[in-house]
Amino acid sequence: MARNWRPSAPTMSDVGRRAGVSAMTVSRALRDGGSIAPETRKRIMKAVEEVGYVLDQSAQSLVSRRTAFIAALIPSINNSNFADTARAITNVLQATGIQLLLGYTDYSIENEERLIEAMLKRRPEGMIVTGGRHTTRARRLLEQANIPLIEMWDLPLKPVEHVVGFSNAAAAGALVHYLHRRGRRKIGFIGGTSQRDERGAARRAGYETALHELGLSPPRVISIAQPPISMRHGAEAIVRLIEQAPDVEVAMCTSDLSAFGAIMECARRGWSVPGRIGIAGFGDFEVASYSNPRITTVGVNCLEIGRQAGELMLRAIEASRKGRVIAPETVITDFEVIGREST
Amino acid sequence: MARNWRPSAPTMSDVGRRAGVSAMTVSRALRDGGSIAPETRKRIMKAVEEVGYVLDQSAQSLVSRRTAFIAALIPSINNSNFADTARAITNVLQATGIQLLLGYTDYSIENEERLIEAMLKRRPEGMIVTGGRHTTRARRLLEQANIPLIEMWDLPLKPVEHVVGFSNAAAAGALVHYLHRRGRRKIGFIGGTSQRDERGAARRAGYETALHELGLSPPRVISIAQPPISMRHGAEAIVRLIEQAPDVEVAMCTSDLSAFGAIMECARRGWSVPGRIGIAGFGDFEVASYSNPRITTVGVNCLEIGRQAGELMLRAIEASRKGRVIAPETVITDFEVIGREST
DNA sequence: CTGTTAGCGCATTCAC
DNA sequence: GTGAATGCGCTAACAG
Repeated sequence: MARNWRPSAPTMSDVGRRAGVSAMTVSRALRDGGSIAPETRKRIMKAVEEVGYVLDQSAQSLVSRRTAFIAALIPSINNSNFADTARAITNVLQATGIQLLLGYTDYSIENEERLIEAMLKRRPEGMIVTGGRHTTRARRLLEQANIPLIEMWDLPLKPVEHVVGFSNAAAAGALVHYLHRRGRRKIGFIGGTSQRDERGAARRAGYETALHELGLSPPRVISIAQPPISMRHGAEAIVRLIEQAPDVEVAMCTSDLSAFGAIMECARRGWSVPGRIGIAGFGDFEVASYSNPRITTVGVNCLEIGRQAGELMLRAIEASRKGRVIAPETVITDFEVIGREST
Repeated sequence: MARNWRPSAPTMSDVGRRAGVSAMTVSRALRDGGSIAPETRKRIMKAVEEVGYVLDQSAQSLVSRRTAFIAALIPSINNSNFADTARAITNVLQATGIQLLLGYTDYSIENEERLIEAMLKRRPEGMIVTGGRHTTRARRLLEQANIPLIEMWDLPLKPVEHVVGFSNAAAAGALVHYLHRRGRRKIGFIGGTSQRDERGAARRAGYETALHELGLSPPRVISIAQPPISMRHGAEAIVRLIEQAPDVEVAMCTSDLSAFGAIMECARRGWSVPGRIGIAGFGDFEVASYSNPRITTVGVNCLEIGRQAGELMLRAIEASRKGRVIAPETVITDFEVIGREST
């Protein structure tokens, strides 16, 4: 018969009692290096198995002052490049015994502030946030926390500490230049108008700057709803763009997802892509290389951002554990225009 | 000039010293309900701001025996239905102050075992895992942990405790029956052969059972590589299927992603879908409703799984905090065949 | 309304 | 090779 109450987890004392030693000896046996009689250790390990003992890391952290985790905040876990970055961070951390505690802000800096505070209560040894826009209070919390901090996926003008990212504006600009080299002159833009989507806004700014540099026709922008950008948004926006600016030769989208939605909508309406209109995306999502036509996009090396952020964080934590601080670093990751069939 | 060392975080004593009270009074002021002179509280709050104090939850948990988080393990965070489920869990937890600590197993039960142990060290108040396949040791850890446990996304034969999910076999079977009603007789299957992908395997089993029930032609199955299932897999597999079984009328895929990859590959090769061959997916991913043609699939209500799991977990934790246990529950979520253009 | 004492589970330090 | 005392930051329980 099942118990109808839950006993609290066994402690080292419980294990020790069963093995006929003190809690201290159990503590030694469970870590490597301690000098323990092989026979004693064996007894202890047996007792550990029997009672199902699992170390209490809260207690351990309290005394060792190492929580062995870092926090990372990303706008969205779903259908986004950020998930890849998070995976890359996890992979770097794997061998070190440091865990990644993930939070998602849903593209809101108010949520971010709440999450930062919640995370800090758990005393992460470091923190990685997305972008450089934070509430005033969030920024203060981050500064006062006195743990290594990385802002990623962007190049903030006034970073809090470390940065791993790239210029979203430059990346979008590079795509404009690519399209220009391929003979396109009337280039539209879909998305990037929300205050909430810092990177989308930066891409649009880069688009406008590049148009200006090249002396091209004035911007034709279709706003779309709040992030996360979805396929639906692209499908709706392309129709509006064609209505409002039928002469546009190619549409740049803030995301491959909206680009894909736009392309499929065109197919449904019998508008050839890139014949009637070219469509480019951003992010090099999987859908961009399997869609038909394949989608011209900007590859942004999400995994590299994660890897670099992870490694930088490890160095910073290593220093921190020795009571030191490493100088703020800015690591710029590369991006690449990937020309494909859709333009 | 920046310090080149990191002072450790301030404690309640630090705040108290600054405000001219004891640590205990700070503790009271920071929680609501405590009877504190308004004047004192104001002084304390000011001191909190000044020193940038943030509560240490490890210490608080140690004494209150509430860590205020639950762990959830999913196979993959990227491009998967599981991320939606995780989001739904988070949403349910939102108001309660309980956080979700997410881990991803990369479809490996060995990774799952490692993660379970790592999570348990942090003393989650509950745990949600995906599926019913675990290593022997993982299962023992879960049982001995004595915290509420939910297995989701499947209906394990021998559940550890609670279950929130649906029968993947029945869902795949329902799709076979749908296709049969629409006059299809030669139905192939792509995927589901990996031991690692429990749910993929269940879907394939359901497919085979349904064929048998309906007295249809023998299974024609194309194996694809390890999960996570991707668009590439579908693109490769559809070519092999057409080569090996040119008479197949419709191909069922374990995932919308592979279905989409297959459809786009067909488009490239000039094979009409559904004219030359019909293609169905599984999961009702966004791509299924924006692809051209739109993809026939099985909608599986990921959000509902998360919502139910979250609510069940909250009830279990509430009981647990009172020292009680609720009886094991099995919540079966619905699925739905969604007929669209691709078949 | 506020302070003191004790102890959560563990590891550091010092005895033996 | 093992154990006892002490304290990490916090709060429950009791005093005043």
